[in-house]
Amino acid sequence: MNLTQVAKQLGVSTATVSNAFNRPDQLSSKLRQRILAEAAELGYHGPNLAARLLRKGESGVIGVMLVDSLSYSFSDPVASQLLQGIAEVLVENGKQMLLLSSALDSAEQSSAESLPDGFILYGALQGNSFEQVKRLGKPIVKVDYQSGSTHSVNIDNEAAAFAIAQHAFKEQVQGVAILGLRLVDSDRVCRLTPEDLLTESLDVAHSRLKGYLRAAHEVNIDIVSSQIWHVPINNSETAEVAVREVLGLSDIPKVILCMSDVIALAALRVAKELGINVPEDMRITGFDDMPEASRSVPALTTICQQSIEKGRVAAKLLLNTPQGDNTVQKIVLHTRLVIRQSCP
Amino acid sequence: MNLTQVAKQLGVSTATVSNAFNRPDQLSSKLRQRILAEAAELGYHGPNLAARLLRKGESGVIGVMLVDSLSYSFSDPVASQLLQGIAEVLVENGKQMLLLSSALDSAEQSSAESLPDGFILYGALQGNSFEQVKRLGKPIVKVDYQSGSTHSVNIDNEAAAFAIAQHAFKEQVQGVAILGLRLVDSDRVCRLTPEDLLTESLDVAHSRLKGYLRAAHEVNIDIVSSQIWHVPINNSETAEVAVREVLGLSDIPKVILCMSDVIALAALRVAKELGINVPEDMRITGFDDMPEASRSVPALTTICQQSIEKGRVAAKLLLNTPQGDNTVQKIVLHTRLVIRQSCP
DNA sequence: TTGTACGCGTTATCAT
DNA sequence: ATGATAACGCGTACAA
Repeated sequence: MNLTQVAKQLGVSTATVSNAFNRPDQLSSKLRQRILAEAAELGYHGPNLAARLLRKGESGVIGVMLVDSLSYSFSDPVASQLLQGIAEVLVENGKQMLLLSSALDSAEQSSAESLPDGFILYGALQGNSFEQVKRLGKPIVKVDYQSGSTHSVNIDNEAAAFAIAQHAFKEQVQGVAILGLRLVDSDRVCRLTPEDLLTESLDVAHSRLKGYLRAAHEVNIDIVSSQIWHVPINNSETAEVAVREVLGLSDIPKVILCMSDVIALAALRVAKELGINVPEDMRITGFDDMPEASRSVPALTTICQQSIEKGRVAAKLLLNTPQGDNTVQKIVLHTRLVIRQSCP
Repeated sequence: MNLTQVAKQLGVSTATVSNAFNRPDQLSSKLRQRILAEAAELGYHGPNLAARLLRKGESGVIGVMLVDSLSYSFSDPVASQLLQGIAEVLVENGKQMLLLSSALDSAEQSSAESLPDGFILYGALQGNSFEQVKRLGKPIVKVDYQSGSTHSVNIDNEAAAFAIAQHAFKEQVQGVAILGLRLVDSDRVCRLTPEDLLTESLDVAHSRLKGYLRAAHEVNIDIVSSQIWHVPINNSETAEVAVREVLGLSDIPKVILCMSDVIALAALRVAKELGINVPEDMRITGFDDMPEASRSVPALTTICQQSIEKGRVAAKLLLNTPQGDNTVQKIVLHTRLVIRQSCP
């Protein structure tokens, strides 16, 4: 069933049927009602998207491209919250959501890239994915990654990390461990090497590390690379491996700064298991403020980064950007230090 | 940049360029290499999806239609896991994922429905959403809802609920409460009325309720409607409201059967807060076996329903179904009673 | 191995 | 208020 068929059946022109669906003001409402009703009767539920897109160059679909595999993103609470915020705004505006994985074969994905009216890019896209998308000339909003000439929505990771570390360092500190998320390019839990500290990078993990280190420096705490762990994946299992390594040291740290709540919650669990009292014997901080953080015992001191709101803001920004707009907006969302029992 | 332009620039025909992308065997690999390289050079990243779809009637996109709002689905752990499994298989097969919300305006969504090559439907779709999708004649797989003539992937909710209730009733029981998920059509926490128990329904919640009641009946426990609560949304906040209502009774139950882990975990937290010992004073069971269930203290006795696997199976089933296939497969996945400390 | 020409379903423009 | 028609970009049968 297509528009032409419907027109033929009803004895009107295709233009009229099209208008019945898209431009109600172009025909009498009586005819419109009749067309809509009879079309439904015939099993025609509206214009074909492909044809409409071909003609109009607009699909009503927004592409959300995730650096990590889609599958992983659904399991990561921060990514899930971001998607939640994005979905909320898109649905409100009658847009559909196409999920793209930058991990996909570039041949496979390139064709799908032509579909969306605009893109939200999450994380630091590797390789040429970004260039490919950019070349389409459609509006783009980047989330959690600074970049040249596109809109972006970020938080100030360095400042937030500084704030929480400064808070953690208020009391006397005898040993510090940092559990970093994706600091180096390895899929295993490992400590950093001195060289790893030299790399300048704009990504989330390095910005947070910089904030931690600056806070340490301010109170004359020396943190060397062997006190910093790399956690490759933000899930409980991987985090636990890292935490056990840290808490298995002969000299366990008094403060653990974690770059995500998932890691911090793992630390809380393992500490409890080993009979280490938090916060008396060890203070633990997280990052993100995911829902679980306030429900753990002890509740987690962390940085609230409003991931849902970040998604909403990104989606709104995208929808408010017309095709040929050249202005660039760089939005930096507020973060908030949330002090709870794990590091009072 | 389009195929025609590229052809003109390279001095070859459009057919040749098209073949370079779609049918490598139709031209010399040398020419193909040149075309691919130069096309990329010109900023052409492959055939336009809309045009290709219009021509071929195939988009490489799979539509996933969720009963609840998209936004809610991302926050629900079970839905997230399902999506995770679906995404995994789709990406493996080079398919893109279009998220559709059945809550969307039917006018808005109808156009998007023409895009996907097939659909995965999650939950009991209300109204005519299902009919609309079905009429497109594209392959459909339903998840978590029994239905007539389409493929489906389910678990045996009645049997699983029976199994866990039977286990919970092994020890002497003096009081039982059931915390049900979406048993009636209300967006408030409330108890059921006697009439509510009369409605026969195939949906997930009622199947589970039936299983619970059958197990109770077998050991001569009487459960009346006032012992059954309706929880409208599967999140911690709502669950907590219901749990507080239950635990605020003068005569608190000895067994709480929860239709989701989210609810059960809330029960665990509130019980701890009120100084009720689990499992000594009260036994609590969940449903789903989400990751958090094994990490809570005490760990949760629950039904493992392998949501991720369910997603994988659904996606594979869909991808293996050719367009005009008339056979119907009804897959029922195994569930497993996982006995942990909350109800040993 | 390569080129030509038509049609996929829709919408915008113009004419009636 | 409604109808006729030319694109939109591509894939493929068929001709060369």
